Amino acid sequence: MESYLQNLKDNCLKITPRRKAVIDIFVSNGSRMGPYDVYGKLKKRLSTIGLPTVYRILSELKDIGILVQSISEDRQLRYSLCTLPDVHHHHFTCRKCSKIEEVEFCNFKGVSRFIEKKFNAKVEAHQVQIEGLCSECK
Amino acid sequence: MESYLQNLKDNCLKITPRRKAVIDIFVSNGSRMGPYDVYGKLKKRLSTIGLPTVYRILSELKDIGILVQSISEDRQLRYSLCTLPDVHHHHFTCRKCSKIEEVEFCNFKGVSRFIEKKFNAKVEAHQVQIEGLCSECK
DNA sequence: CTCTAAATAGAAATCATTTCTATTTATACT
DNA sequence: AGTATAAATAGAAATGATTTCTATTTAGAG
Ligand SMILES: [Mn+2]
Ligand SMILES: [Mn+2]
Ligand SMILES: [Zn+2]
Ligand SMILES: [Zn+2]
Repeated sequence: MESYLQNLKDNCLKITPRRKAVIDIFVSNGSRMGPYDVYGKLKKRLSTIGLPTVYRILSELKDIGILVQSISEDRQLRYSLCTLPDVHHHHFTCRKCSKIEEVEFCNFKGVSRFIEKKFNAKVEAHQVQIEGLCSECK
Repeated sequence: MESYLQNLKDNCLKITPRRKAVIDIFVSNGSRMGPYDVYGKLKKRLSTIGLPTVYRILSELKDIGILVQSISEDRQLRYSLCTLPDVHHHHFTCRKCSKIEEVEFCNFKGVSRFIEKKFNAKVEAHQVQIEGLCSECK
């Protein structure tokens, strides 16, 4: 938790009750949540909290690498804690409980080479979404 | 083109000028387009065309495997022609011209095994978005 | 040609997300 | 500790992509 607050400071973002609460919700929950989910949990802790504030905080936490943003099946915003912001990796999401696991294994280079050779193209980025059932849910 | 129309018939969808025009736009263009892009092109060919009609046709063509749906950087709907609806494969999108290449190479099994072993989970699906520059644009 | 279910246009609704603005607050500096 | 100030926030409002609704038109079967 301390390192998250330091990250905020390093990025000139003030340490506010709302920001601390959002981080804490992700830390103690460990799953993938949308702005409205987070909003619901925040309302239980704080006297007042606006939905635009939640959207803004989530976006800021994404910008400084604390959260990763993804898009749900129904094309809405989702966020989850990312503990490896500087390492290339992907995320496995449980379809039942939305728990996230960080996947530090990536063998995309093979695909990349295939594409660059076959189409004479330049591969610049890849994004992988992996879904299934976690050990608890399967 | 004939096979696309047969596909419509096979799925009890009538062959209408609007549907033919949408298919033709994708066939003659070969890139990734959103509903509004398609709408713009349709307006040049047809006297009247409604945007909801475009959304509906694109969704239907996706359902019967003629198009694949994806989500753009700014979280909007995009569609592109898919000539391999029955084969597992991915798509490479050119960041400059939106051209799509079908990538029939997938080595995801390695990642899948890694996850299932490390997290004792069950991997059920994976989705890969590959971006870069095509041979023309690089 | 006639009939009927499917398709369409256009208007309206939906709803996640963003913008705006007045007020409050964290924090750097006395 | 007290003050100043830019940053953060609440709440209301706007936005805009997408969907729904409904009266009208049309494709295709018989
Ligand atoms: Mn991560
Ligand atoms: Mn394809
Ligand atoms: Zn990777
Ligand atoms: Zn694959």
